[in-house]
Amino acid sequence: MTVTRFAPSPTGYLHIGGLRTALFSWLTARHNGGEFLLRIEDTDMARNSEDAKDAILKAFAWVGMSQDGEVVYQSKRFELYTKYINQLLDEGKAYKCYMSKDELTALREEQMANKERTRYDGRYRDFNGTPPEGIEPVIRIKAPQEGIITFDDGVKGEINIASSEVDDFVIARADGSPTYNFVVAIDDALMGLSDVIRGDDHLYNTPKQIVVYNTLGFKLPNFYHVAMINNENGKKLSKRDGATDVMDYKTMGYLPEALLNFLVRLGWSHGDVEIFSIDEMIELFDPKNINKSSSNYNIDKLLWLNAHYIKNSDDDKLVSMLLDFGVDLRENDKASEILNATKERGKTLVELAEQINLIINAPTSYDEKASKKAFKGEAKEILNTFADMLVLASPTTKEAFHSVMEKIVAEKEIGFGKIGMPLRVSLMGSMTGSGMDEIMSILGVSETIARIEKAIASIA
RNA sequence: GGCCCCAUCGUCUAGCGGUUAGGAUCCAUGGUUUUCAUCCAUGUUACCGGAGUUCGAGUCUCCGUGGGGUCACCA
Repeated sequence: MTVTRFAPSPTGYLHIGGLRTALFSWLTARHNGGEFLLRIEDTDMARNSEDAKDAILKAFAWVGMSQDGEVVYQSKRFELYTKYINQLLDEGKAYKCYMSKDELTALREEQMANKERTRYDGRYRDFNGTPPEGIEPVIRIKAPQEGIITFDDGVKGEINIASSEVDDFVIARADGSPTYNFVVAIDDALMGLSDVIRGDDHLYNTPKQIVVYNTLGFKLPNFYHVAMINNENGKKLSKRDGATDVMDYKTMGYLPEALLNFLVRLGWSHGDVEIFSIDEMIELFDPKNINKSSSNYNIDKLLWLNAHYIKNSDDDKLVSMLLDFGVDLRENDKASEILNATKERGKTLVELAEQINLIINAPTSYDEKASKKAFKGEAKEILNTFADMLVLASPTTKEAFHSVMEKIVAEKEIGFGKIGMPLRVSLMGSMTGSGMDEIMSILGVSETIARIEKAIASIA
């Protein structure tokens, strides 16, 4: 069975890049009818944070990526890790190293000065003597000293790393707590992972983890190392490049399906297809098609996708999402008309909310440039006449409002703009926006006239 | 610095030895729209460089160059 996982360390919010690898893992599991597991890597007690863990879970909930089974916390599995540490110690596959931190630093500095790779020199590997006083030992695993560690990466192809590059790394700290590469290998093996999909910043951890797999006799999963997402200049993505916290996208008015669609296309594609529903992603995704090269983050396409998903969202869904942006259309019997008039004008929910507010709230001021242009000449008189005509005709539909506009144009022998411009500014406060007839039919005759009168009053 | 990975329009990408190098986004122009947006149409723009293999190379090999990653008692 296909089993994948996402294994964040709770040291901060969920990063956009992390979400993408999680998405790839999730899609792989769902595509194969397998399981997607979530594991919190909280072995470093000093850096863990409960808030960070909650933030990550919250982000997952927002995008709708569901995990199978309980969330696994490594901090609750120390007994298990200790068991394996003792086992390796007993079997002579791991050993205590009494090197002090100062000695280690000195060794590193010397290697650095000689322009060598910095690595532990194995001085306690076969130590039988009396341990030095006052040093709490760390436990190191015996890594192979010669040969090549090789594995077939599902994204990058065959990777070969000389064993000499992998030293006897620490598997348990002086305080007895296990370290990352050790517990990851154990958990991935015990949790039955078939496919490990992660960022390629972990590529160099893989040979270390393979050492653990091999010494413990575990079966290797398939590895997929996904290249990073960089900023537009190809540099590491940082907060300066825009939002990196997944939840920021929620507050900026992005729909989760747009974000996911955007992310799935970063490093993966399926022919010329750009728009993927969640179901289509699940159906078509294959980690073997993940690109080798890193991709650059650029918000343009996300914006385009978001606009697309807003345009194609159900009204009910938009109404409920809009609540977070200060617009409550739940009791509005014109909700559907309002949404129809505005859907295509907002690339984000923030913009959509602005557009809607322009309709449901009377303008408190008039755009200076627009009013100067629109409220000149006989505008005042035309607006007055138009208001009178509205009272007489008392239109209710968009079409009826439109014919009143046509009527005034015909009777007064004026261009459409003569009524259109002042009317638009009267109703919306600016020169742009939805169709006039559409807006008036939403507002109704009395509100329309109220806004017109208010505008007339403002004309000197 | 050692080791590892990567390299097609500005950006996301298709390509898998023979294509006018395709699509999307962005940008520009035109059309639709009383306006804006949407939508439609058109256009500009790319194989990092150099050798080699081959009848033929974006595609294979090597060498450069550039970028990224990694070298913890962090994860």
